[in-house]
Amino acid sequence: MNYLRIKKNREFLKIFKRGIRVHSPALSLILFPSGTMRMGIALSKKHGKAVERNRIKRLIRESFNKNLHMLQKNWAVVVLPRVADGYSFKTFEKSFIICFKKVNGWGK
RNA sequence: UGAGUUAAUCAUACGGUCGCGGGCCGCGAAAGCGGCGUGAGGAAAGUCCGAGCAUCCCAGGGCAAGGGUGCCUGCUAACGGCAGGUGGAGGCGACUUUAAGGAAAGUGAACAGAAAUACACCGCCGCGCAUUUUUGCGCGGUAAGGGCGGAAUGGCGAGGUAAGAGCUCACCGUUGUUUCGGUAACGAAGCAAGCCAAUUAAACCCCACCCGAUGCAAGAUUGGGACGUAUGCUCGCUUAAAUGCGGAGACUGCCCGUCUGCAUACGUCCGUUAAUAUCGCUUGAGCGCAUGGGCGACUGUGCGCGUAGAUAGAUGACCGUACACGACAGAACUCGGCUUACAGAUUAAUCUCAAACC
RNA sequence: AGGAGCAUAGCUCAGCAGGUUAGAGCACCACCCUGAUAAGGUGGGGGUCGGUGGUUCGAGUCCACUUGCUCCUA
Repeated sequence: MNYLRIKKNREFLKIFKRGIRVHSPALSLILFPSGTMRMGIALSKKHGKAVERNRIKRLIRESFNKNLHMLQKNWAVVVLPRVADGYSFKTFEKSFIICFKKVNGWGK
């Protein structure tokens, strides 16, 4: 299963404006219908210094890639992690599973 | 044994499964697939300096302004960095630390205080007058004492004096000078002056030396280019005409000097579409070892090594083992420094101090 | 990533070539005025000048480091 990255600021703004939001304990998703599977991550300085932000991106990419097969449709997804004291792979994975179940639910 | 000082190194390690960015090789028309190997730091950080590199009508000379540096000698591509030394400060010591030019070029310096380079408030002393005495008033001397203050006529002792005072003398300090040592900063010794010239320059300032601006979001390639015409910038005179002169503009300001079109639209000819692109983009004042020179920073020679290049931005997830249970922290054009953050671990000193023992 | 700035009372801002006590407006409190409120008048409280260190007799001001925030450059 492959996906493309969302890179242009224009695309991010479009998804922020018109996308559908799904929430879970560790992160929120904004989804928008798309022809190909695409994903982008939005982080701010509030999440920590450069080392911490890089680590969050790695954890999200890893857990997203691992659980991507659950989605039945192609979406453009923007991932918004919540600001917390610590971040771990397990909490992100759990939150992705919760979100993907919700998405598949209202797909039917 | 305890407490220190200085210098240096490392920055969890190993194995398995899955995954990511470059590179090379193979297969493939391509998309892609497979294999091999490689992939963050001592500070990658702050952006405080110095360079390379790039662009800017290439920046040339003089004066001015602005900014920076400031003991000496070296090192370096260069530096505001480093090394070695000098003076000051701190420590019993090993050692550490230091923006350290000039106050006899000039200006300024609140409040307090009589006075801030100086003018006597209290006090001390002398003289005159008054007064029985005590004492009071006036004139003068005096910087030893009190008081004010961050700072009060160099400090301390002796002589001296009416009382005092470098007024005189010894010692110390200061300044000047001579000799010696040192490349020099400076040091040592001698002689002289008798203190004139307080402090403050991270206050203005003066002196010496240095500095073009902007930064890879620089910039290059292509997104069209060449020629002609018109209009605008663009002001005056002149001319068919940016033709010529002046003005104007650019080179931070002025003088000299140099340079002068640019933009837009239309027409003709040549060329052909990708901008989320390609290059810049990583081999460089490189790193390690040996050896020669130098107290050292550093450097000559020889041998060896091949060392990230991303672009919403690559190092992660899970499992196992070990222990001291893992700090600060992520390359973004590249180097040399400085500064700041940081759990700890290890090593080296004919290093220092204290205690005990021999 | 590169570059430029700002920080002073609850809020918005002054503050000189370093000097005695850091000001102004709004807001707050008390009183006056009114039958009562607003407006107006009088008086008052509130500041380790973002932090640490240095220079100086003395630092909001000068210097160094540091923290937070803002803006510009595709």
